Amino acid sequence: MTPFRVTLADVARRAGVSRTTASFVLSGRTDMRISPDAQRRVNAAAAELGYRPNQTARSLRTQVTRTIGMISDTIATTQFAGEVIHGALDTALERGYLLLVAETSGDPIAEKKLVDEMLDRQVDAVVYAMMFTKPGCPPDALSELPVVVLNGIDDFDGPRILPDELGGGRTAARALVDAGHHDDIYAIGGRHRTTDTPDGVYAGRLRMRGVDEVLADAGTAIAGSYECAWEPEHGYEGVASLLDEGHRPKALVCLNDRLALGAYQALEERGLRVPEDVSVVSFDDSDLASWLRPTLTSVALPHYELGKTAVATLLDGTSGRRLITVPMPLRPRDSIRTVSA
Amino acid sequence: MTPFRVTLADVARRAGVSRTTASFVLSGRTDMRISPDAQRRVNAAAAELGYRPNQTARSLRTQVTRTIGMISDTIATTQFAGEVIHGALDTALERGYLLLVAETSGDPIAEKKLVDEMLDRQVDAVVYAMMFTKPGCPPDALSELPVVVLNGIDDFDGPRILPDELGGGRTAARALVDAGHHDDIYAIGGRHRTTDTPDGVYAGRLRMRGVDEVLADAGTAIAGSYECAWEPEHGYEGVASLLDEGHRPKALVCLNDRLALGAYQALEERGLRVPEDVSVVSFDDSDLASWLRPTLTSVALPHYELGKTAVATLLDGTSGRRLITVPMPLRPRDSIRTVSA
DNA sequence: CAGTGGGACTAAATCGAGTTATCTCACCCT
DNA sequence: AGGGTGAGATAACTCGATTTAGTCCCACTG
Repeated sequence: MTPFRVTLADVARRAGVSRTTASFVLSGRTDMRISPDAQRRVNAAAAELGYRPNQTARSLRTQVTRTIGMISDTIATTQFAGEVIHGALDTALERGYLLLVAETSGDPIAEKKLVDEMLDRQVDAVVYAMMFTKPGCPPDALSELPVVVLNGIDDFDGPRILPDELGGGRTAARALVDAGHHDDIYAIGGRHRTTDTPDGVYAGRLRMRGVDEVLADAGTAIAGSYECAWEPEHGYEGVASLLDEGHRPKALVCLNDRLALGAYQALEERGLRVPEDVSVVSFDDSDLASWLRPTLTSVALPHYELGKTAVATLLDGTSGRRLITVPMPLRPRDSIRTVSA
Repeated sequence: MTPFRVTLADVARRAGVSRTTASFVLSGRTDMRISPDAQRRVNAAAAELGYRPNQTARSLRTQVTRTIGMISDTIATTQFAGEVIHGALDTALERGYLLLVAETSGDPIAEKKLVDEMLDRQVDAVVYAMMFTKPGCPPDALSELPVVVLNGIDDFDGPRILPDELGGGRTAARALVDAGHHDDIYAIGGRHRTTDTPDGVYAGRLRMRGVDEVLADAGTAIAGSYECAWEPEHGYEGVASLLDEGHRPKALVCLNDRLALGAYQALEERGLRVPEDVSVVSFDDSDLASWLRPTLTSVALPHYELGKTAVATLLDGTSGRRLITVPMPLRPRDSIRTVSA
């Protein structure tokens, strides 16, 4: 494969020293005294030959591979995974680490195979990621390794990284309040109560709590909340049925951008304009948000930052049971009207 | 890290044989004669101890890591990357390979660093992927390795994998023709001629050629093509300006789903219904296609298959300058009306 | 009875680093 | 001269596998 890769022995030979000496110089160990002259010769030889240490050999000896495993349930859906990987990779690469990326598709057998393959390759640590906040724990096989859990809401004896959904909810509501909205604010999607999730999903519960808090502080409250799953069709149905029932919303809090897409469709159909008639604020800041007309003000899921934080947490070696939340910033666009007092 | 991982020596000791014998049995080599009894003992010992070979040690000796590097320019955008990685990973894992995934962000310095890190880890092969069809070649440093290029249109001395855009164009047009459409068929987006790409992009040229061929066969032709970039706003502008100029399209070929989103917006604004007044067919089959109302018939980019094919091509060792095209299947939905003859 | 030929294993080298223990000087001191 | 010291370098071991090159024993042969 790599027919003529330069080895440490080559460098040593060219510098006229032993492999040991070359190793000491190149790994910058100061506890062994090497003459300045020898150091210069070794460094020169390494540079001339373009020497790079064979990481495989080094790993065998040191038990460190400078490789992190990234296991997720799904990497396909939305841009979530892409940005998470991006953030994780940037942070890893900065420190000379690479990422073994894999997904389980939610299949425990696939997961076992995959975890075994990673352990065989001696990954130094693992990011165990879920593509949206939900229950889930890393398998026992990983218990000997540093692991952070991304987006997992189950208890876990190590660092867990989550978007600050509560703060995000507050941010969304504050965007409306700051624009002068007070009454007739409706929520579309709500906590995501379905037959599978009677209490709502984690993100739904916290976002709604944040919204409620801020509205309460402003001396008002949600005028109504349409509870449904979070796909475009449900946003459409939700808004359509609100309007049919005679409600006249001035502002909508859509619990994600796909719901907002559906909401736009329903509003358009009834001749209501965004934001002149109805302001809309949403969550996720997916690509959709900038594609809609008018563009959609959305509270971003900090995908990139989540990935970054996950890897940084692993590499900084700070372990222990901890919850790290990452802020969800507002991306202001054109879907909120400023209401004159 | 892994305090008590079982080693080959442990297995050999328990089976009462030498490491050599254990190695022969476990790697299933028949050229060395091992008694059935010894074989049974070794296999039993390995099973009892849960032995798994240390891939790092094995790699050092054999120069094979069973790890493939996947380098792309961008993994963040759209679901492209996710599905490509998914397909690549499934195929890799089937054969006991894993994927080192990384992206360059188009930055040659990041690319160099990344390629070096991969070479240091002795990846067996590399998938060099571009997230949409465009020029680009793998760096020289990879020349000693098996490499396939995904989505690259530049010449390259090895396998190249591309979606069958020409066939895709034909498929889109045939969907309209088969539904009874004949006249007043317009293209939105066209070849994607912009100041950067005066001749249009690869996908645009081939898709349009496919469309033209099928319409010609059907004894007709495109009534007009609006040339623009391929974002939603351009789709909106394109359709809006066609209508303003007095055109009355019966069907639109949108060169991707985002353009179709814009087209929907413009049609809706003018009170034109999809598909009653205007049929729409599109390309990419992104998530958008199923979110729109009505759902959008689209010719899919075979992301998963592209990833699968890339890895399969690498692992089957079939090299040499070749072009492999992957079919783009039609995903029929509700945006095409059947026109009665 | 020495010689030969396989069957069934194993000792030792190897991959390319990192690490420990040792060795060789030159120099100083008494 | 002999002994201690320490700077500067190296031989040899280690990581956990694979692989080469033998070894040992026994049956069989001429």
